[in-house]
Amino acid sequence: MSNKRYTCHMEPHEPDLADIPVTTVLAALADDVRLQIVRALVEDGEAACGTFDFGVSKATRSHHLKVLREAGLTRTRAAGTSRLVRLRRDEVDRLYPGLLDAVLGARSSA
Amino acid sequence: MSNKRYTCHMEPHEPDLADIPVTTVLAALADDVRLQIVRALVEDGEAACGTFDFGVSKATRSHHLKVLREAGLTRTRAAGTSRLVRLRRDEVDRLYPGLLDAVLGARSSA
DNA sequence: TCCAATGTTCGAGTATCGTCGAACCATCGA
DNA sequence: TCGATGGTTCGACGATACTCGAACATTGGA
Repeated sequence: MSNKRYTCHMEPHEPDLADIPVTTVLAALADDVRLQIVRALVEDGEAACGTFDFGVSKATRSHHLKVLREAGLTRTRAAGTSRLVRLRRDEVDRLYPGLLDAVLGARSSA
Repeated sequence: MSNKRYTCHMEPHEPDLADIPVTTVLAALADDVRLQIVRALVEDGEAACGTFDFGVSKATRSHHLKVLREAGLTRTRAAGTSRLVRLRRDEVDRLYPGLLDAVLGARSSA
């Protein structure tokens, strides 16, 4: 592995979804905050990190966005001082057809 | 809550899937051993607990079956000295259409 | 050049999870 | 009645996960 520090605004690590174990993808979706982020992304298309305010600190929010990104679910690009996040919907749908719809359309409680 | 001990072969707790948070269902599926169990259930229909031998102790196996059951994904019935487990496929498919297909059909690595 | 705004990283605390051996319970057959 | 078989529960352990405040990095504007 590289011993180069992963400094702040480097190109974030965005793996190919096909290289991610299914369990990792499911685990990434198995959290309330992250699910709210995903819902917001479906709704708004692309959004700056700061727009996701779900009652957690910005450190925690950053952590959740990292989990989603490293699970191959989102992509991030820099835009000024912000970073814009968007869902990799097409890739997810191709690899796991129906998954997002099933999860997001869930009319179960909570 | 009841203070009655949940002794061994009582009727197991099998909640209505609609009462389970999505995150709980996803978390239940986000484990390799449990996913193997689900795959085996899809394959074999109904199977005794003991038939799931995925390199874990029987205590661990029992734990995983409990997680699946309490997530509303499986149903268990006693049969002699064994307990037969089966997937609640129809209910899962009705509440999360496409979820199981997407997860099980995953042609991603691992 | 300095400051404010936006995120990320670090370190630490707490909680939850996966795992096991040991002890236990329930059922069936000898 | 006793033992063997099949599962469950308990208690403990180590590993992960979620959370936060604090410190840092990057960008853009005053």
